Amino acid sequence: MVEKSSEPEALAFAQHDHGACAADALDYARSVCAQQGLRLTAVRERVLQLLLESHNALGAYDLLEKLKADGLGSQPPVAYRALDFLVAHGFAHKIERLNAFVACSRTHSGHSPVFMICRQCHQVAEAHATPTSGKLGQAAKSIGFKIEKTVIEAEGLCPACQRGGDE
Amino acid sequence: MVEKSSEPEALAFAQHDHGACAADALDYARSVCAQQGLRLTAVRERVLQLLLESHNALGAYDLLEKLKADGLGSQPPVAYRALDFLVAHGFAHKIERLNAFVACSRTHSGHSPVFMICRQCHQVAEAHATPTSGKLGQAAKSIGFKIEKTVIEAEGLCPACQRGGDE
DNA sequence: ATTGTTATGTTATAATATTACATAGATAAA
DNA sequence: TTTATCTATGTAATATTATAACATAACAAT
Repeated sequence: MVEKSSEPEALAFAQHDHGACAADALDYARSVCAQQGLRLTAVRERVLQLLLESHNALGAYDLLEKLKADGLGSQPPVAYRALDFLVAHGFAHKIERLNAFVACSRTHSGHSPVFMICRQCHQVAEAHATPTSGKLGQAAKSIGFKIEKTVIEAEGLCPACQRGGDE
Repeated sequence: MVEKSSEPEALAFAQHDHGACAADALDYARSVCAQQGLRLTAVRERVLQLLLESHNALGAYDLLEKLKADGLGSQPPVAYRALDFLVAHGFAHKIERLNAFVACSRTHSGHSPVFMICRQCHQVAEAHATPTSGKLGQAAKSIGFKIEKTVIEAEGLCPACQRGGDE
């Protein structure tokens, strides 16, 4: 039951037209916001765009510098509020391990994201899982714990950095 | 293939003699350190003891206050260095979601820990999984990502807090 | 226009974590 | 037992991440 067996679940480490992919994702976010009556304001849109343009996770203060350069707000709450909005509505995720943020790849929806963080090049790839199945779900079920949200992050080496040497 | 089907994988939410369990774990850590030539110094032992006495995750500054009360160091590096040691040698884990630390339950060894964090009572239970199996392992394999370390944390409600109401 | 609501701007501060360097204690060698 | 070496601790300063509080502005709906 493999669907297009050559297609990996996570695209971030693969070659692709990143500008187009970011533009698509931004259009998608605009249309979702329009449909749901959410306000994708200038700051929010710019933060999402910055995240989409980067395969690396960005910290709130990284974003803040760029916002400042654009003449938008320059104080921490500006960045954190935009990030809160984006995360709350599924347009971005926080990588807890890095205290940093990535745009949602939305290659799947409705599932729990899982992240693969390359410790060498710091790129982050997103894939998806169903946490209620699997070992975590089993453990939770066996003790009667009700899962509401999961943080699943793997650290290691992406394919390119494995080839490039391990240092 | 259930082994003692009534025995959950994670003990923390269950009733048990917590003092004895903490004392056992401390003895165990002492013997491991003796065997491996690791120095379980006063600060390190005290931090481990404090973590073992608490089912909740403790922040570095929580620990620091208690160390101070004991006449041990009172500056942040004292706590962070002890925590680094304990985490490096598997006696404790960091809960990334909380920026806080728990003692290792060592009910299993050699596996990746997974944590269940109750958002209501803030207790943390540890279970174990084999991350290379399951969805994360599959996703990693499909894109050629080499996992070195995993962070798997679930947030939700423990059994007691489910019964006690959801507020 | 006015009101209510949501978002932003700004100041200040809290919470988490690290760097750097001096001192002390343990280990091992002479 | 002194010396040298290595490891751990003490301490000051600072960096990084995040939030609280409150004033102003923009938007939405009468």
